[in-house]
Amino acid sequence: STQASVTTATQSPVVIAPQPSMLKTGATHPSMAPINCGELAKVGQLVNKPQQTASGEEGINLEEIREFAKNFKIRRLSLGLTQTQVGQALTATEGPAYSQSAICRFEKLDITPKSAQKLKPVLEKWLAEAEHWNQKGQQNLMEFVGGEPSKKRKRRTSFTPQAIEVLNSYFEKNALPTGQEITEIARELNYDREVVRVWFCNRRQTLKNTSKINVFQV
Amino acid sequence: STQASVTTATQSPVVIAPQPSMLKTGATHPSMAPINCGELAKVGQLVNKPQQTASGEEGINLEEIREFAKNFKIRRLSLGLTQTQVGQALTATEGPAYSQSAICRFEKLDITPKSAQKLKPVLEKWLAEAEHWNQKGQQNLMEFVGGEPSKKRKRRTSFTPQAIEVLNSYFEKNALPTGQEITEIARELNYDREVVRVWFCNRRQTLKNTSKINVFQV
DNA sequence: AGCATAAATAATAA
DNA sequence: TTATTATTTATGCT
Repeated sequence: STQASVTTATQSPVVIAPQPSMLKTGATHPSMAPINCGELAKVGQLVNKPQQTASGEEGINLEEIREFAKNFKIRRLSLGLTQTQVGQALTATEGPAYSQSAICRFEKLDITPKSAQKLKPVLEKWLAEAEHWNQKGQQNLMEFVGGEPSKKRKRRTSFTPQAIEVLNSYFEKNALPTGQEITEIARELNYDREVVRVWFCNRRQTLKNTSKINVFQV
Repeated sequence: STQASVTTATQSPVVIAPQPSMLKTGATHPSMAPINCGELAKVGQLVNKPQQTASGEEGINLEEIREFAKNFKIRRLSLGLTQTQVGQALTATEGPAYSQSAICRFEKLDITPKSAQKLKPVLEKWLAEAEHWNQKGQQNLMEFVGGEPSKKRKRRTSFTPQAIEVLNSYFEKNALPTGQEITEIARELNYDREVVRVWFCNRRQTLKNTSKINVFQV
């Protein structure tokens, strides 16, 4: 799948600078990806290389895992759940804890066959149950997931021009302030700390985007 | 720019049963939203208030629109498309232009019934077509989505023998130059940076194909 | 009606 | 895993 290809491409040392245009086409070749980089090979790399399957993976149906991963994502989205929610819910209910990253990596098959094999039934069971609750109404699903039923998106903050000026002056001096510094800036401007933190994140993004354009223009 | 990126997830004819889902879209409580804010009421606000429907909206099936909006989102995600991609594709193909914001607002029903009524068939038609192309392979879908059919393939670059010699000498020293180095080489040879980057990609590919060994092991 | 950008989510690095 | 970046979605403005 494209998903798998993308992962592979990104991990492959062959790729210089992951150019979005390259990624989106799915034109990269999974076969290009070396699986012997001193790490364990991932499902996404192995699934297209049945011949090279190393010892110890005979019992694992990689194709089945890939199918499930693909399906899992769609079903998760159909339920309107985020990777974070799934991870947190699993952590709450089951033995092992799963982070958002873990779910992300499973969906992208950026995971060893052994781990995938272990995780798959857990996800399968949980998802089926979530769908079951969802049938009875979204409220039940949210309870099952453990989220606050009506967690609303935060209202978009408007910064005053004065505040933006101050923020920019700080940004010029240091685009990556420490947590301590963020706290102080937030206090000075009398804004929420989190809001200030996000402002710096987005500001970095913007700068990066614009400067990238400039680079291409050169 | 980098809009149409990695998340080209999960293709394949996986049909999603239109289940009572709770995408974020539907998760908010429309009934809680006040209608009278001095603005025109939105579909999401009206759909649960059939009694209060104002004049001029008799001919519009709000429930149907809500169903479609919900479904549209799921189908869009199943195709692995972003709102941005949809908006851009629609803009490219049809008469009126649609921004990412427009798609977002349609999915959230944050749109007047009249606008929704107008947009719905457009989206319906486009999505069906997109799914059709997807059936034939993700590549077709991406062409359809990104598709300026008029956009011509870049003309194949001819390197002079001298340039190739220089490139090869660089390649021998370092098969995987950094972005900075590529830029410098391109400037020295007076070729397009992208062309040089691709040359290195292709050169590595060639080497790999012929040598069968992984030269790029870190 | 849509740009600019804040907020949220997904992906990657550490 | 946690921390951060990259990408997508949502929304205040006008």
